[in-house]
Amino acid sequence: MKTKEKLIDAAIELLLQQGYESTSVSSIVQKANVAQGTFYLYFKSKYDMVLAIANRIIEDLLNQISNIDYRKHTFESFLLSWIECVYDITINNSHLINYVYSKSAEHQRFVAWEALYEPYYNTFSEMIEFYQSLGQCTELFPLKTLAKFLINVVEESAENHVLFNESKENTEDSIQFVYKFILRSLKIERKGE
Amino acid sequence: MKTKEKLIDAAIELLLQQGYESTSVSSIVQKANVAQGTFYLYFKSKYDMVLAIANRIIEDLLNQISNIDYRKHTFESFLLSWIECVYDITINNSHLINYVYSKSAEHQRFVAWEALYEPYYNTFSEMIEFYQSLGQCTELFPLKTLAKFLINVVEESAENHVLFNESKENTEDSIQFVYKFILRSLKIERKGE
Amino acid sequence: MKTKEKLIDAAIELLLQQGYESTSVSSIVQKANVAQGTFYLYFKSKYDMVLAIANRIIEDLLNQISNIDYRKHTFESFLLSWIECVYDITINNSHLINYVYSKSAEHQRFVAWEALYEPYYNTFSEMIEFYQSLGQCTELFPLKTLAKFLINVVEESAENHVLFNESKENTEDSIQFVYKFILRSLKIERKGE
Amino acid sequence: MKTKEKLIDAAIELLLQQGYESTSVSSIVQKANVAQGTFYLYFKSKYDMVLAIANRIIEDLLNQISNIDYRKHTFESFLLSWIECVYDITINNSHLINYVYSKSAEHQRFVAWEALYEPYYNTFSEMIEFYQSLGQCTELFPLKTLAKFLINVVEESAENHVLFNESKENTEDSIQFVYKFILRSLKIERKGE
DNA sequence: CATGAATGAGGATTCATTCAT
DNA sequence: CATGAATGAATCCTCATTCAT
Repeated sequence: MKTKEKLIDAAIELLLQQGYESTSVSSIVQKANVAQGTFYLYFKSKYDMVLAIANRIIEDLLNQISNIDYRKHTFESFLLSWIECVYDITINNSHLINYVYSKSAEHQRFVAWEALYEPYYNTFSEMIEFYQSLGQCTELFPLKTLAKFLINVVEESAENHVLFNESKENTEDSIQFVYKFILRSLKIERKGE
Repeated sequence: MKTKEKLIDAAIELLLQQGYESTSVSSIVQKANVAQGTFYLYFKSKYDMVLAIANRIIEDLLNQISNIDYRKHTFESFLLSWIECVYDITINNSHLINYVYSKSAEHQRFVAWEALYEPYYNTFSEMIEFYQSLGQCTELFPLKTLAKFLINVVEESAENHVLFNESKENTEDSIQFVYKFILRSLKIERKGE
Repeated sequence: MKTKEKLIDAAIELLLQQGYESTSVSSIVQKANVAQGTFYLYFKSKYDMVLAIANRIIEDLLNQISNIDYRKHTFESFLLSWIECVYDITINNSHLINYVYSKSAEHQRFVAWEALYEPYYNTFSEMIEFYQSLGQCTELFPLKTLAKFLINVVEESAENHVLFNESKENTEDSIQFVYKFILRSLKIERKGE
Repeated sequence: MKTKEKLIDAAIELLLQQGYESTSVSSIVQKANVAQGTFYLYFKSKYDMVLAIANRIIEDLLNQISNIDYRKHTFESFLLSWIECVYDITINNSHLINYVYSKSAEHQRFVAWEALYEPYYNTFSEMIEFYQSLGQCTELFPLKTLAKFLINVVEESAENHVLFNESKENTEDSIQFVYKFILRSLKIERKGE
């Protein structure tokens, strides 16, 4: 479906630049070079489209995360890979996630949003659990809470890095910072360390 | 200035309920019981008002933070007090901060926003530094980055707690979680611990 | 022509439920399970279709009216049969007539509408004339005017009965009312009555 | 309120020409020479405006009807005066009533509509009752039903006269027709008539 | 005959802002 | 200081109609 792709691409670009409210349907169709009405051939509403995009992004995200073959990693290297992955996705497209997310101020929407994230939370929970069973990650925190928290922290960091960073600081530093911070909190202290 | 206060109070209430875009100037003046035009006697624009409000909130926030007499605390008890303070503020009014913040999607506005937060970052940095000099907090992380990160993490947690919490989990648990997580990362490990 | 029938059936159903303006071509084709463009294979325009439908309904109507073998009736029993017939048709489908009719607000369209009704007027005129010649119906009124008036009055009554009746009043009462009212006006008074 | 009047006048004129759906708010404000937004200063919505207009018309109508000093009339002369009055109003402005009316296809709206008419029904019922008590009008029909029916019949006749009449027939004829028709039905037959 | 994607003008409505009083 | 009527551009969305396949 060529047209739908054109619309989504245009929408993402504009959403990234201006956020949800400031991005008009009319600007989207203009950028996509299709007629106004065409938009509604593919999306029930403006918000519906954002949800569709969010969906796609989260799917991507989940795919990439799932690709990390965590069985081959130590917890430390897994953590770093994951953070890098989140930064990568965020930088490339999905600080859109944050726009959409923050826009969904009404409760209803939050619910829809959480539903979208649920599989991610679950997959990530399993991964952490795996390392806990290996004795590489502390079991001090409730699993699901921890998963949500970590996902949120890393996304926020990546987000802030993208938004505020005026190339004063490079991405690698930011990643290292979060990585170290989280790792210190989660690793099992061994005697004599 | 009685009128200005009435406007700000009305605006905060509405902003809290509905977010930025959904809060019209007309609804603000209606709630404040003044004429439409009066709004522009006190604020250059709608956004200008949001900035004014944000200012007030951050001042409040800074006041409360400053009230923590950190010299009398250990790092651990300071950290807990601070987190509790942030949760308190967030719960009471300032998930408004988040609305405003998330609304400020355009770059220009972020700059204004960061400027507002700067004093907070600085004060908080000093506090951390104090505990570093006492040997109670790791010096592993760049000070300012750490300060920003912590502020962000705790605000986000408080925010999410407010937004998603459907009374399944109580506030104290959420605070304890963040507290422990951060503490594990920042404390200096002593031999034999 | 199977497709055309499907379209007309779908259209009638929707027109009945929602009136003219609220019934979109798109909803018609959807209900008829044909493609959007197909509609225009059978009708020049949306209005053209309404005219076609109106035509069909009026034909039905005329058929039913014609079925009343007025030669076998007295004027009184004919009148009652006719009114019952109009109520029946109105209740079953043709308050559609009213939708279409009321929609045709522009003058041009009224003309088309009147043309459609013309045969009905004529047939009905003949029937009245028959009873006039039998001395059962007054000749006080101009024939055609009377025919139009009666048709209009009874249709309106049936229509109102359908629209406003909240089952407070039953159909039979409404029919009896109109019947008596008209009859009193049209019957020839005999001496000593 | 000059502006509101301008809007109402423009609206009535357009409504009369084109009906409800075809009359856009934009065409109204254009004709009234005010800005688009101004419309919503005076009316909550397009439909709200129609209701406001209808209200005004029905008030007018009721006023004029009430002005007929029925105590000074015989039933016959009252009936004629009333019919003339309805024709006058219809011709001058209120076949608008019919547009609005026919537009209100949804049940909710009918209810609102009936509420508007209620005082008219009541006043008219009282008038008829008066003549019944004088023995000038038959008591054969339920009072309220009769009132509604008569109002409807005369309005419809006036309406049709305005809409279809292409000056072939003059108004007086139409009035006389309805008058005679109704009178024959309602008058008390006296012996030897 | 049939499709259905594409069109684009037009719809109602909202809202930040201005300005004469 | 304060008013509030007026503005008009901008918003999302609908829909009858066309046309290449």
